[in-house]
Amino acid sequence: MRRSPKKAPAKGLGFDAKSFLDSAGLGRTVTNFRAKETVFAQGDPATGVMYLQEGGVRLTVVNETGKEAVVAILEPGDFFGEGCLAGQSICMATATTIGPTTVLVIEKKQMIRVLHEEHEFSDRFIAYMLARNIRVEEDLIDQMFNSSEKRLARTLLLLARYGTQSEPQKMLPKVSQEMLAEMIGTTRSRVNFFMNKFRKLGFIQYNGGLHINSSLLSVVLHE
Amino acid sequence: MRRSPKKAPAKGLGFDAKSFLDSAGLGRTVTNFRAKETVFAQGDPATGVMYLQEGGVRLTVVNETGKEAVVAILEPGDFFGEGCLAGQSICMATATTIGPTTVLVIEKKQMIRVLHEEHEFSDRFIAYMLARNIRVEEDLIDQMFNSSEKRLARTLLLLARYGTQSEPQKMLPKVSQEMLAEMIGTTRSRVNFFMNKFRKLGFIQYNGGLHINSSLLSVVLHE
DNA sequence: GGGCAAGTGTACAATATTGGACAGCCAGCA
DNA sequence: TGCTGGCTGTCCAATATTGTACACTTGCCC
Repeated sequence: MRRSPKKAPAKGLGFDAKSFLDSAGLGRTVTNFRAKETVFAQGDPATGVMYLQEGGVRLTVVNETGKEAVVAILEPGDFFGEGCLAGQSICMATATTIGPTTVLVIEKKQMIRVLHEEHEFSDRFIAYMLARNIRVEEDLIDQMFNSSEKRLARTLLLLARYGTQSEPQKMLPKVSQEMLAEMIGTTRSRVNFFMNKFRKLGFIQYNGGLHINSSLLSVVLHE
Repeated sequence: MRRSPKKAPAKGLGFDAKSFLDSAGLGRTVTNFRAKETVFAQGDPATGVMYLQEGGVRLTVVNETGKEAVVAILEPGDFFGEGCLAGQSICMATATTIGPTTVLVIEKKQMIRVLHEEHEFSDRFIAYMLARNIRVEEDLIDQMFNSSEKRLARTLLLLARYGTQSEPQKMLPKVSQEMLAEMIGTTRSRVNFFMNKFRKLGFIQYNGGLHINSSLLSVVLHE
């Protein structure tokens, strides 16, 4: 697979959302963020759709008691904030950058126009929504069927596959046990308990960075 | 709001998917089902997208151990089986009719063509995907944050709102505790326990059919 | 009426999970 | 150097949840 020499490619194989939006020159902005900045916060007015060009974004939600949950981890090529298209007037989640990140902000009105006028763009958006839906449903099913041990195993496996084919064995980005707990929907104690268990069984190691033995760990999922 | 005299209206206010598909005359079929029939089963080859015209459909998933979970309850105007557009070659869930049901089956190729050619249709499909995504995310968050007691309360409240504005106080369709357990992701014992608790507290009654006092029950959600 | 199937009310022991608390490790920094 | 904040390793009691069992009701069919 071909790779751009300078930046991580969007999932869409060379798809460039900006080119579809340039013609109007209005209602779209490219914004750069450093790591751990907030793109939008839960409760903010929802103004437009974001297209993640470079970097990474984490979507989180807090409940009344202040407990936090990670809803999604987004890669280049993903959209977010698309709820406004369905009439949501405020953001249901907080979007935080993971590393240095470039986001294309598309105003709602403009988004609707481009969805109509550009087939390639609307195909891509539909494809994204379909894929995202599948992922969220999988997460829901995982949550309904599986114990926290299995959910942790699944999450680690998904993280290991993060950069998929391109860089199969790269070291995982630093993820704290606290963060894992929020992704899985459990407590840090529990995550710690299972991380140690997995380590003792040789499913994972961590000297400095986290390493995952996918084939061993995936056994956990199947009982 | 205007209502068709004979049949339940699709959510899209008079939207008629069939009219967009008639021009070709190929790759679309209307199929009628009686109650509790299987539209497709988990593992079947995924051939096309379904559009629910009349009736109701329940999507369920079973895991290796045979445990079942309800992923969605669909109303007229909903699409399902759309995973094939994202490249899923087999059905990830089983679709079962709840009552007498009419389904429009749209072949994948035709679906893609119509998405391109008919703006109103693709708008509607996108709107559906957005709405569905929001709902599944809400379910996921509910599952991550809330105890089974709250999840049961939420599910009952959603059921009570089922026919929304049209028929606000109609009796709920028969739902067994077993079914509730599958929707919530817990055991029947637990559902039974909380149903009795809610009944003792006057949040629900069931003499024959189930009645829900939404304003009382919703207190459970907020602690 | 008898039998059956489905759904309900209850109970209980075995686990799983939560929610703290506390100490130790380590990197960055004044 | 010594402090500090962010993580991790460990423990534990209080709850929540599972899984299973058994008796009882009800509607339906023969």
